[in-house]
Amino acid sequence: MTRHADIRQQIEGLILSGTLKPGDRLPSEQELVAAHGVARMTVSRALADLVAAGLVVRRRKAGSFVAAPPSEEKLLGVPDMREMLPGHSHAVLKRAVRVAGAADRARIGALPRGARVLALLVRHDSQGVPAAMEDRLVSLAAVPEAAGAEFRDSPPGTWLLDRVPWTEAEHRIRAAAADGAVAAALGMAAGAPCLVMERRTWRGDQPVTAARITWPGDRHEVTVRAMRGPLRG
Amino acid sequence: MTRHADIRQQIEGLILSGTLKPGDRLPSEQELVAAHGVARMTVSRALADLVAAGLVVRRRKAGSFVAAPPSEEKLLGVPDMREMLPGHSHAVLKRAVRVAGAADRARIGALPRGARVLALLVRHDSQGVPAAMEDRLVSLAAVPEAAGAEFRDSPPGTWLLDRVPWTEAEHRIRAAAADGAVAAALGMAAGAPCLVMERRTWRGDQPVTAARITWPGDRHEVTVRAMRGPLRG
DNA sequence: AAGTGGTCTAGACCACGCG
DNA sequence: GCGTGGTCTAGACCACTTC
Repeated sequence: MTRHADIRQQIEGLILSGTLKPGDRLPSEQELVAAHGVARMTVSRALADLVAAGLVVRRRKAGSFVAAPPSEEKLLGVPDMREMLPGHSHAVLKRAVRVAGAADRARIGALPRGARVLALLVRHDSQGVPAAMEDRLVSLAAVPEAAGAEFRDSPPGTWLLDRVPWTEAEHRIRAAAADGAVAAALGMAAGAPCLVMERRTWRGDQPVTAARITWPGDRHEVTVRAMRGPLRG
Repeated sequence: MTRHADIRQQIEGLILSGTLKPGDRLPSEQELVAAHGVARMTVSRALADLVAAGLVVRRRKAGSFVAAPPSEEKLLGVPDMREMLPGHSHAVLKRAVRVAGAADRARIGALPRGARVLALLVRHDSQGVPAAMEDRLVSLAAVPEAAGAEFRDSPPGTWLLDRVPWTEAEHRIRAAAADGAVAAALGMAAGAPCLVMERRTWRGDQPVTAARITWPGDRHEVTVRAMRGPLRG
């Protein structure tokens, strides 16, 4: 393990474990130099790597800070609900806290024995017209404060993105025929094509949330962008 | 413009313009130091950035080389046809070279006046059973050698990935009802849900290819993964 | 004004791996 | 063996931004 990698890993651990939260200030380069007994370039390299990984932002004179979690949607090129749907509003139809069962574990991933999850069913509307259904699980082990959230102002996805630093996300996308309940809720014919997105998010090895979002397929599409080339755009 | 950024941009230009091809050797650090009149750390930083961007690989004693284009599918988490479909084979149904018309430009993007494109229609089979249809345009300005390719051994997507360094890719994914021709070719009922992926790829500002791939929605799904955290995994 | 990050220098030692 | 990259040092000057 090189020295810069070691320094970097220590800071990374503090961020991913939640000890350092978004916005918290890191020690200055000088303090890190003194603490680790290395040259300033070495500390600089460790911090530069953390910046490249998106975990830290640095401002002259102000210092280095834990970065706000980036928008998952932005990174993947999948627009936010509120950008995607003009005149967006949402309604929480069901809300329950329960001990995770086998079906929940299958969706969200491995959880500790007896772990509790928050289960949500949310309808997203565009200008008052139902536009998408969201069926979500949130691990209360990863996000305890979600138990008390009511998701009145922000839908659950946005609420989570503002609070939880995630490290890995997976989207599975498929086409399916609308089943009766969804078709009725979204005002489409049963059997019409739908786009179903299943999104799972982790922080380190720990599952955070799993969401299934169903869109009328002919009304919406999903865009995914990837780039090579200059670091950070 | 900082010195390391300047050095990096020069090398990047040689790679993206195709002057340096995958596998070509770059000057050694010492040669770059002499050529640019900077300290070795500065050259090192420029090369490290190129490595982080995936454009260069470095090996001790051997030198620095232009990286092979990464698998687009791997980066986006979309499996290759040949991994996705057990017993994969393919058939080129139509193959035409033409001057790009308005419809072609709308799909692939802005092309020079009079630019020619290769248009392909390919059926992908799994164990002899039709599994997906691919409708693709390739810009012959970006990939002149495609005009002579027959795509017997490799399907066009794989063939292109092995040859063209791309810098940006966009996938648009939607659900649609199968139209009559596609339904017939894939052996599904007309109106059944399909996953339609439109993929566009650029090298710098230059469009390279546009592909529309139609899958039976109930038989296949697409996975997209994203990661934060330690640079390079 | 002062502290911070951003960059650069001119050296150095080491580990790896090709010839 | 020896050229290469990988890392590190101990300084330095500068630009920016907040105080």
